[in-house]
Amino acid sequence: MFIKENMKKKVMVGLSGGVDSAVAASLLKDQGYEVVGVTMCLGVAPSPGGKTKCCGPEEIEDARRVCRTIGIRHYILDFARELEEEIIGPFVRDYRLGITPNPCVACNAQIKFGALLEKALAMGFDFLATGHYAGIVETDSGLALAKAWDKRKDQTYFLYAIPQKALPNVLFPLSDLTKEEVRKIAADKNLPVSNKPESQDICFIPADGISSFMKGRSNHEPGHIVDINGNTIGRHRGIASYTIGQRTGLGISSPMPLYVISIDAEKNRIIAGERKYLLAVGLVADTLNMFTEIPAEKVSGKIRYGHRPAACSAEITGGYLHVSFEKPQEAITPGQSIVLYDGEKLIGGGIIRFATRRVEELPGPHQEKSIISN
RNA sequence: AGGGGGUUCGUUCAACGGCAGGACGCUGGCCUUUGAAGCCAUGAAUGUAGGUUCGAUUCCUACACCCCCUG
Repeated sequence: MFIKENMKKKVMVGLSGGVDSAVAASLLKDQGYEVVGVTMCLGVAPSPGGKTKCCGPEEIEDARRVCRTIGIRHYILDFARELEEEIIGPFVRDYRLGITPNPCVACNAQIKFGALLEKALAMGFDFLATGHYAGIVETDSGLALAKAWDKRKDQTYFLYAIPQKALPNVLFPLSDLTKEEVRKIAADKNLPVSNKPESQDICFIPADGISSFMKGRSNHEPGHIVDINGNTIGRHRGIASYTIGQRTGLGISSPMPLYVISIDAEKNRIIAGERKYLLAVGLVADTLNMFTEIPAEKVSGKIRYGHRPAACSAEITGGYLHVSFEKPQEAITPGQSIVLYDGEKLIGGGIIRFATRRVEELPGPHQEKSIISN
């Protein structure tokens, strides 16, 4: 009664235990696909203090109940080793270098749409689907990601690094739905997770925070917080507790709020200053993943999840992506990703290595080097 | 040791003798598949002992502590 073609197509749906993936699975079932739910076991032990936010036992149980309600089979696949080696290892390493990684970007590229997709294909599935809010469109250079219909929920920022060759085998059933519609579908279908709260933090970081997570894995030495002239104005609890642009947690009172301007891993210190010092006009990124050519005219660039894309121009030279913004942007942070969009279409992106500033924007008399290179 | 200035939330700065207020920090909430940012909100102080006054953070006295100048 539905699309006959789909009857034969097998889809593996990644189920996190949340509403979105549950609805995705349900929709695919309705569309006539042969659907199997899969939850990744990432080997993340619940911390003594709090529970793990996803990938934990409760989440697996929720996913199982969803599958029972929809009437599909549910598997659990173990990716603990991959997570540890490909995501957590680099994550810890980045923090030691004083940069702020985005493990979700890496996880999507290497685990979900890397190892998991590979496994799905090997098991005879035609597609891997997830509950991401993202679209896939046809372009002159092949399939590319595109923003979801619900701009508020669009998650393409986290997905830009997935390989283009994966796209023919990927489905995003929620691409044209709003969050409200998804909630409603979940409620109409009596999915057991329809009222589950939003928001998940980094899945392998336990509830008691990143500082305690890093404690066992990295040198977590306290050090000085200095102003842009190098004067000590406070102490920090270890570089891994800070990111550029951060205001909370410095514990320093001053006439104006202070922000983390730069992180100097070599000297184990944090440079803090007023908000205006967060501005930079451009950036250089590497580890690129491009779907299409960069148009000559203006595009928009997103510096950070939650950042409003800003008008910029971009070009790739020598393997590096150079981006310059029309207006200076705040808190361009090494380790975070720059993602370029041409309207709705995702052009590609990369990992920010450093921000570039005009000479007259340099804050202190002798901090140029550390601030530029951060 | 002598002279001068000062002491108010955690920090910093206000308050004609009339309910002690702001900023920053801290804490909580909203937002959010990266600890950002932003927005909203709560809490929190007159150094000690006397005096004048209807009423003292404010005026007076003593003490304690801090800062500056001078041997």
